[in-house]
Amino acid sequence: MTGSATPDARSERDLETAQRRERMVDAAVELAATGGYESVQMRDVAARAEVALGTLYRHFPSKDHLLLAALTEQASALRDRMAQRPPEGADAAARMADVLRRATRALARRPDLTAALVTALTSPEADTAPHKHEIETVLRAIITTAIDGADVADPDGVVRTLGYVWLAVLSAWVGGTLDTDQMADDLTIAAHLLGKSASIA
Amino acid sequence: MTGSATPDARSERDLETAQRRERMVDAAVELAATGGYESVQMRDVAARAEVALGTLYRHFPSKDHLLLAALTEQASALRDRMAQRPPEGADAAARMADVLRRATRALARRPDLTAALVTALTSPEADTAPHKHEIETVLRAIITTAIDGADVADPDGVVRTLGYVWLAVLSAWVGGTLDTDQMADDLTIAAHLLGKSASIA
DNA sequence: GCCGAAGCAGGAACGCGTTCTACCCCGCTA
DNA sequence: TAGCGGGGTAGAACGCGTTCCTGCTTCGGC
Repeated sequence: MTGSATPDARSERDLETAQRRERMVDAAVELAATGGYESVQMRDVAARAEVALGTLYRHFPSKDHLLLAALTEQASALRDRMAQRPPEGADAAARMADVLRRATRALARRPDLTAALVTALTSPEADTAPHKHEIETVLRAIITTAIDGADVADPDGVVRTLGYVWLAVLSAWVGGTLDTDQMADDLTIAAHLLGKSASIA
Repeated sequence: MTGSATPDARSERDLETAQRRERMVDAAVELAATGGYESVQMRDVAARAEVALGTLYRHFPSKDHLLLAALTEQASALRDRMAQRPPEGADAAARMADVLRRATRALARRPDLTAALVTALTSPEADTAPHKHEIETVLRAIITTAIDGADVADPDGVVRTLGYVWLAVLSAWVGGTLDTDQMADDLTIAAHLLGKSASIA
């Protein structure tokens, strides 16, 4: 009775590594929430997740990969939360502004966490490109909910453009060149300009 | 004959430090042009400029400050070069697209240098905010030349928004999520959407 | 039962941005 | 004339991301 040969010994091991991985991401989020990007130190993440530093690097080849994994989770959660309540507004422009305002308010509620994750998103490491694409897709999906159904010309162009603005504004906010109100204002302006354009063409 | 007490001994010293400073920025640009951000190593910059590491840090409190100083020069030069020839195009949208296409083509001609400078621009260090503002002002001035004279509603909003898109697209290009053609395409789309919007309102 | 592979722990080592120490040279002022 | 402060040189030292090494345990195949 070599108990180790149970039918799902493999899945049990997989479960443990999945739990380890989750602990690492959670530890990164907790550290990021108190102090931002520079508070996420790989030795601390490993210690808090109770794994060795080498294990952390086995799962995430860099600090930015780790934070992007966290951001992927956060962005998906944000998208799902946003989907709970449909955007309000008479036209596409107003609805886009509403969606961005709500999403940004949610992000601004945990400034250090958001700053850390956005920092990772705008870091130039080329080998994180696929992860960034995935995240941008999620963010664009959030915007898309605002024009779904409305008859706009080139909805994809509008969504892409507004997505860029969102990223740049978040980046400026993280960098300290924009405060929360200016961020909201600039997003509203952009949403209205693009919405106006699209609904007319 | 204590010749050192010449009338302009002070200005002579100032000249030397100005020359030193210029050597440091030039060294940074040269290193950035071959290998990008990570090739700009502070010890190498100091060695190439023939100053001590401490001197480099006396003038520029961080690597990003140094690169932003370089970017300020480059951006001003780009603006002046762009001003030589007025943008072509029938309406504001076409002229904005033209200006961005030309500017981006110029930047793409020295990809490693541009990547290094844009990396510094999007780095989150809060104490570089004033320099970033200055640079954004220059970039916005480049866009402004395209709508100067045209009657657009909210020209400032259009310029700010398009400036954000430009930054985000450059950042994505540096990060490897966009190639040069996609960058040009997305800028053209954004310029037309925003130009259309503005000329109608 | 034995072996090689894979995953992990623990921790040293390396690279580069940044800081600190010690010293020098010069023009200024008491 | 002595001392002081600013800016410079040379180089060690520190912090943190990243890599590497050594040893241990478990598992699937022989």
